[in-house]
Amino acid sequence: MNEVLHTFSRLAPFIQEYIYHHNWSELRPVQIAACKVIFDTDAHLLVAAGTASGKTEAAFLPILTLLYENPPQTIGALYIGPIKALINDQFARLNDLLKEADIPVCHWHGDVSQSRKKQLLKNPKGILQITPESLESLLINKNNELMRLFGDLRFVIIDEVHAFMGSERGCQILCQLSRLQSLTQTQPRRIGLSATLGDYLMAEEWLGSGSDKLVITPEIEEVKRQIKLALEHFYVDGDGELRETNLRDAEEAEGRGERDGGGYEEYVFNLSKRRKCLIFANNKRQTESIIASLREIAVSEGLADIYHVHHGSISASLRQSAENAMREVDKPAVTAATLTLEVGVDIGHLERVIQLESPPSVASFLQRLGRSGRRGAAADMRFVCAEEKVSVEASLEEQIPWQLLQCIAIIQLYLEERWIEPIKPIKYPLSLLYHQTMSILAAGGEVSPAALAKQVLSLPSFSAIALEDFRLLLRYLIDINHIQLTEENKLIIGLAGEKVVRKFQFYAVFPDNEEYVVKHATTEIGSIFMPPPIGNQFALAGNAWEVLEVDFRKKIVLVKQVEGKASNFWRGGSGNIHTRILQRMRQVLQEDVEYSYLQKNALKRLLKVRELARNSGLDKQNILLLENNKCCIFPWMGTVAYRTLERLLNSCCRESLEIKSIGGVNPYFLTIKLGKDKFKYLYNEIVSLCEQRITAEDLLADAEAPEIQKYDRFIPHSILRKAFASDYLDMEELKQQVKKW
DNA sequence: GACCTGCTGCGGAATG
Repeated sequence: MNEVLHTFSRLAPFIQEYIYHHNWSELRPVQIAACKVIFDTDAHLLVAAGTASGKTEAAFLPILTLLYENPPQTIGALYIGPIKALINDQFARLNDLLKEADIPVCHWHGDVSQSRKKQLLKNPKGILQITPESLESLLINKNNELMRLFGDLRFVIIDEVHAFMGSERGCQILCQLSRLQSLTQTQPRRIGLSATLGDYLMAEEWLGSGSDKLVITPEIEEVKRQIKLALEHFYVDGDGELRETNLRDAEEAEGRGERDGGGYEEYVFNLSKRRKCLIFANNKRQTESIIASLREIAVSEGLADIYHVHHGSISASLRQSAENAMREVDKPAVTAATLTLEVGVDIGHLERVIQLESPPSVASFLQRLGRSGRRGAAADMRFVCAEEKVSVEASLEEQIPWQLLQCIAIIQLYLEERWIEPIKPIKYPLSLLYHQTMSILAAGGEVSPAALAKQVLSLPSFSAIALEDFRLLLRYLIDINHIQLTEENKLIIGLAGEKVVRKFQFYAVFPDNEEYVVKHATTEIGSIFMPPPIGNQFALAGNAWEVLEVDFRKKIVLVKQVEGKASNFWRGGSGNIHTRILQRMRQVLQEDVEYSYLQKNALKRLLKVRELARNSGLDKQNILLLENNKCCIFPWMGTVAYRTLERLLNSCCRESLEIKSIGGVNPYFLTIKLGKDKFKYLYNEIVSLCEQRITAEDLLADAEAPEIQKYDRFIPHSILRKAFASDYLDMEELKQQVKKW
């Protein structure tokens, strides 16, 4: 009997019927592979297969079969998803599949009615689809009923594992599974799903942590899909008063030739006209402005308004109507979105995806590409890079089309090597350490300090935390009254702790998006995510500011204005660009290749910048003297190593090189103003610093302890410093990269 | 100025 038939016959009758009635012509390779692992082994399963390859069904078909054959006494399978919309989607799909079966499905998140939840609590059977936050609330508030709910749990499915790995939210899931395991004394099998994993070994390690079962990642034959890519480049006008000068300079530069300013919006308009099309941008402002422009053009041409915006600050109902418009068959609709439409939620198959500027990562590129292409048709993705035209006298680093280079680098890394960024695990998730400590206390009532330490430190996410440091944390939490020591020497939640734990915001481990308000005396300048340490500078609203005072409770930063151009404060954690992307960008400048997807203007722009690179020495040197003792470092390294370099210069050579200012808004370059004649020492200084035994922790100022995650403010500073040095800086990588200079 | 995700239990009003 052939393999497909064999697998088919192994499935529960109601599933066979479902497949038959839905005219599935065959089981997909990923589904057969998943069935083999689930039916024939006792291992965990990592399903790493392309978008739209049928991963969720691959997990559920064999699991439902096993639950059907041997019904569990409690909830039998737990599905954990990153967003509510995805859970709703999966809930509808699973209900459809289970119409003829006697396995109940329950979805549980903030928008699900109390009555539904009560129903499950009364009769805990079948499948539960839930968010990490709602699961946390069950662990705390239904602590006494967990055995009744999960005592016979067999499977845990984690969807979009790449969205969890490398974040505290992912660590939280691992802690929750561990807590359930030690309570029920069972080891449910785990199934992880993802389309964009760069390193299977790392993902396997993540999925299996805290359990001793093997993780199997079946090799799955890639579904061959044709990909159509095109990349075009435009010059656009800068805004404000400089516009006219810019244009005049630009025209002179082009030798009074054709002016290629403008045309950018029209180009995007024509790409999306009368189509079902998604436009990805890298920030909210850009989604707003492109849709406003497209709508304007449509109106002037008497065409229908089919335009929507979708991002985190758009209300749920408007987002919903955008999603609905995209789902409607055979009706054109255009939605501009940020990351919000990147994960999982099924919005139907699109004719085309447009990306403004470069995607932030290869993983993101693939996720977005996967949105395009009806069954069988080629995926179609158009990149549009718009660059503000600058004067020819502008500084060298301002004349580089960084987005264009990054875009090419990301496409090439995928086409040439199928490379995707690996996701590094967090070594010291301290904010989560606080969270889980409080959660365990809130759930279980009083425990002895030793028992609490044992319980918390045995959780897989905290394997790097030293017992000594945990003691320090407990003592500190007792000091600030988050934890209280009873007369019987037991620990309970303290008065200040109650206030944190009893807030319903406690269940999420990521911070609410409240930003710090920046105030100059009584004038409000704007807001930033995290204030830099006192005495440091940052840019906002076109000016440079120095931090005078930070009120962490009221979230206010008091500043004074300073001269010059400061760097924008670097938000910790997220948004790291990998070193390989920067390296490949440099190669794009150096190599003599005309990539086939480059359109006319993009190719022209690339050839021009390659010439500039040759003439300026940028293609060979990492440090260039520009003018007036201003020099520019092109490190060609990722965000973490770049941040480390910036700190190294800041803390070790400010005096020796008479550094007046250091500025960089991105990992592409770093501009420095040096003392007179100091340029010739810069390179040697960096190299010699890299040869010394400087650790990442040496690069923190004396009183500095960056509070980045939600509960970092309750962590003793000495541990916080260690964590920042380990998870946000990388001296080793910096050394390695500098050796290549 | 990247970006994104999530949330309980209760009281009271409105409805069938």
